[in-house]
Amino acid sequence: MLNKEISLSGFFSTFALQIFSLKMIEQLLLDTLLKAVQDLYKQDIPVKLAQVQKTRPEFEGDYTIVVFPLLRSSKKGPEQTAEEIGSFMVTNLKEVTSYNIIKGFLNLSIANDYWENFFNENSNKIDFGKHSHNNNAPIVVEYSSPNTNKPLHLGHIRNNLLGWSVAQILKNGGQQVVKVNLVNDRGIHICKSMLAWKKWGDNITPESSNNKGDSLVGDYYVLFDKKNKEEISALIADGMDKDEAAKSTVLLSEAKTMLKEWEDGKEDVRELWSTMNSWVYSGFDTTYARMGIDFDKIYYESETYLLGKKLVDEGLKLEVFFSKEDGSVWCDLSEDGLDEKLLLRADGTSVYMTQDLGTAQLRYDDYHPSKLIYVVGNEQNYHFDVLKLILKKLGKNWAQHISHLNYGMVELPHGKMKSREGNVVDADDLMDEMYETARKTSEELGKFDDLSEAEADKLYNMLSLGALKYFILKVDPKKTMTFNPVESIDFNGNTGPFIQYTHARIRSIIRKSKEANMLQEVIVISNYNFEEKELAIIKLLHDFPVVTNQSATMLSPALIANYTYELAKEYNQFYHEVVILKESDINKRNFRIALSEFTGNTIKSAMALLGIQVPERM
RNA sequence: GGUCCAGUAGCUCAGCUGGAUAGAGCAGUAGCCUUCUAAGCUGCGGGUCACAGGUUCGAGUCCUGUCUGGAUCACCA
Repeated sequence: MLNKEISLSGFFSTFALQIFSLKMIEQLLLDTLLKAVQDLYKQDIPVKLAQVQKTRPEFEGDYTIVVFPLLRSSKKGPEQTAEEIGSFMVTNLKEVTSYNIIKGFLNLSIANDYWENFFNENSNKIDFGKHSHNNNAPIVVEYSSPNTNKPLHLGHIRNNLLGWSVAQILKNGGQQVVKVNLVNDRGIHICKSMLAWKKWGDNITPESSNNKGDSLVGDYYVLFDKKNKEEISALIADGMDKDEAAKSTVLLSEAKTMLKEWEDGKEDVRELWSTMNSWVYSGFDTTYARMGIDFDKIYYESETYLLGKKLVDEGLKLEVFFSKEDGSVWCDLSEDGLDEKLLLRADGTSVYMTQDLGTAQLRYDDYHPSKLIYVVGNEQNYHFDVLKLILKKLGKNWAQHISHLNYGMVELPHGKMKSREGNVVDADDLMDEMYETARKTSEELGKFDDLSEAEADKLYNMLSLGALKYFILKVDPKKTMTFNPVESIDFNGNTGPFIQYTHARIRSIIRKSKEANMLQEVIVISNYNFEEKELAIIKLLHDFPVVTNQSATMLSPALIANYTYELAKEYNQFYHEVVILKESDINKRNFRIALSEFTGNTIKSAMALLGIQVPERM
């Protein structure tokens, strides 16, 4: 039962699929197919057996019906069944013009004027691909959730980009969304960096060291670990057992004392804490702003852990929790196949779970959300299973609305990153490097000699972030991904800059067409003789609303990323195969300009869902 | 050891609820800039979809087992 994906299908089915004024062709084909089976074979078949899919490009046709599952109903061979259904479809659906049969596959061709109508009705819609508002209670999406003892790294980048993009995709799906950050600003790990700074920091500050606040504090966290390890080694050298030594260092006990003092509100500890945290926040703000990540609400654990403790008291009264002799508080989950879980330490200080209980409660009280999505790495699957279980035991029915969007780790070629050991890819460093690559690449191509410094800077930022974000988001969130810092991120092929380039290319066409006063009014086509590539683009554009809908259901920006790549690639082929501005037939020329603009706008909307901006030129 | 996740081309990844001859990019290689941006386009080479069984008209996709890798089972968060 545990660690199962939480099904969102029930909830998200309320997302309407009625996007166009004309009914989606897939649905139409499906309905007619069911009717065909009913008329021809007097049977109602389960929808599952009615398979309508896109025709593979090597065959003629637009949509394919797989007839094998229907043979049981028809009691005839595949060829004959396909023949009968094909004939029924052509007679009963004006959108279907012809069919062909290959083995058990019935390929249907869709009428030109269906595609023409689609184009005519949507090419000028600014909100093409956007779904209408629903009235569901808001969805709270939590992401980022940094600790204030170290700067953001590559793992946070995936988290931030995913969370932000998912929120955007849900909004685009018509949902009200609240973006939330939970800052882990207290706890033993924070005390470690505080202690190290106090001991060896010599009153250094971000200003005095000219170091970014989060980076400075992170250095002391690493220093603590280093000194602590030295102490452990010394203890082992004195003959102490390894595990025993790890628990017995003076440094660790000092950190523990500091945590207790913090919870007791000791003034100098609190003061040092807020000073160092404020350094970190200003560092985070810079990084978030650069990444283009923002939040509607920020929670601090220092403000929610007390509520967590209150819930622990509640649980004790309800007797779903129990105390041990040393005073620590636990929840027994053995009935659910899990162990006992600690909720309060013997000294009364709270742990991760305590805080998360409090935060969940607070968030529920604040928003009464229809869904609480936690964007957290899959290494914490167990934690979230336990969190839900405990909330349920406390009688919180809303716990069922919690879902954990568990994404995979970002691994380096040599394995996992560990902050304490310093082999992390720092978020700021990575963005700096990407920026440098963008600048160098652009300068080599020598296209922007006329741009001002500020304009060039803006462009390099856009391109480097586009490359980084696309690189991360194109991968299925659930999958562990590998990042090789040495090879760095590409700017050619299936990349952000490739798509950005395509957009810039389109904008160039549009600019030129405007300068020449070519296209004055809205284009309406009819009885148009499509080029193959023109139709291919229209069909892809036709898919966009389906893709945005699906990515909202599956909480997967990767679907949008891959779709956008396909669209850009298709456009580039079109661009090379046909002339646009120099086309002598005015109708064709105008249509191609309009199709270009439609494509450009869709690329822009799609990339916006990934948090990637697209340039007018590059 | 228990539980969970993954294994597709040299590398990084697609492959939706099982459907036709498994797709892209990078890297390799051969071409295309006196027509709209070459960060582009067109070829070629590259695969026992970890392995073995099973279910099915049909399996990369579902089931079982094995192998390999990762995560987790903390008085860390």
